[in-house]
Amino acid sequence: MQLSRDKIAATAIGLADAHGLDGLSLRKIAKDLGVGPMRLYDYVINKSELLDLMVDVVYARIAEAGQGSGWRDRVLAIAHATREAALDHEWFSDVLGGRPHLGPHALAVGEATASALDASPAVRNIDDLQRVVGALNAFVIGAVRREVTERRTARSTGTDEAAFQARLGPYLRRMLNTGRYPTVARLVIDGAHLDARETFHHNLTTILDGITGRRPT
Amino acid sequence: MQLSRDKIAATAIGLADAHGLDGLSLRKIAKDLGVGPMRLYDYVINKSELLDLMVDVVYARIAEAGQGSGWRDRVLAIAHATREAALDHEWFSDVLGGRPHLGPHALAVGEATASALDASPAVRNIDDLQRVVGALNAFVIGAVRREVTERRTARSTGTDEAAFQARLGPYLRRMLNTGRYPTVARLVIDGAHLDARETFHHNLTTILDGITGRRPT
DNA sequence: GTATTTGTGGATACAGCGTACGGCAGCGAG
DNA sequence: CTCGCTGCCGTACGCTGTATCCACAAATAC
Repeated sequence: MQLSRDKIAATAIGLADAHGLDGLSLRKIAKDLGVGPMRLYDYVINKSELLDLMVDVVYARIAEAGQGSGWRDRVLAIAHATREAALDHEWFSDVLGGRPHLGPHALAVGEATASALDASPAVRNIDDLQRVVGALNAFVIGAVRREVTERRTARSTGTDEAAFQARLGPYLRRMLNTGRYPTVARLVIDGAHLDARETFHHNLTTILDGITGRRPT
Repeated sequence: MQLSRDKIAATAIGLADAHGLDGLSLRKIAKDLGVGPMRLYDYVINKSELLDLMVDVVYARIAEAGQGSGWRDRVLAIAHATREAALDHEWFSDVLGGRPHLGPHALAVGEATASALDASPAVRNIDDLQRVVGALNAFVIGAVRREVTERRTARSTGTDEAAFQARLGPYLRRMLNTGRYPTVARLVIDGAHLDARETFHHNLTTILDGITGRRPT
């Protein structure tokens, strides 16, 4: 089998999906491809560049989502596509916002977002645009990261209430029982498990409308 | 010198500040403390727990900031303190949002934020609170991460315009010259370098007012 | 005072990582 | 046929986190 950057990135993504970024090593990728570890360096400068490659593959998928009709729909579609991509590739959330995204597809997503927001009536000059893009991206990055982290801890402790109380309980319950964190306790105990997608959408539209000056209905 | 969890965490933070999370190893920490590497395991289960310790030390500093008069001022103070802590300890932004923050000081910060937001007139029930806390934290996490990442790349390429064009230029300029990313190009080339703190503050207040229902002035 | 137990700090060892580098095979030139 | 070069490949190095074992000191039992 002939190697290629795409093939290497694809198997790397598969391994990262299955075992996380920590479980990803050049040796395992090479073994999966049936070659010696050093062969990968014929196609990739170092592990960091391979990561950039993987990231841009995911961005390619996100870029496809930016085809809405109005600027607002396009922004929402990209944000949702980013969230869904991160849920499918949890390692993606680990690097989200943590390195410059300069691959061609990442730039395409950036262009789609920026040009869409530029069409918002509230954006009057480039300073406005810079701020609005920054605010929106910040929210998406943070929200996706939080959600993935929550999903991971939920998975590691067990989803159902009993297992949660049993595993994280001993420490967290003791902490909450000190009475020093009443509001957090209410959030943890009484807080209904809201639908994640709906919560994301709700906050996203609220923030988007806030930064683009739309009056709440 | 007698070891302790605090002392280990302190020197670990010092090393991480100087050389980043990647440059942090138990062996170097131990050498800095003048002990064998294995001694650390008498105070810490593994490296992950040490990281949690370091994170909570930073949260302790953030927690001190939550002493404003009104709920809105308290929220703003905590957000700014988080940003400043991350600028002083850039590795902090690498873990921000990437693991559950359950240390006592992290919980204290969470409690301060949640209880402050709970006092907002727009928050009527616990579902509102959950959403508002989530949205605000998401923005802060994402914004801080973005800013630290930008600072790092700026530092690695050199701050001044010429060095930037020379280092990142060859690739990025070629990309932008394709004409496929006109809006991004405008942002990169024409975009004035806004004051980072002011931009953060502007976006923060916009979002905070958006999610807490305050009408823009 | 001696013998035995206990605990503590240290060194060594192991499996795995990213990647630098030396050697070897094949091939074109003379 | 021989020489030199070019590209491929495995080995090896320095580093990581951490498990395990061992020597020695202190403390307890007789």
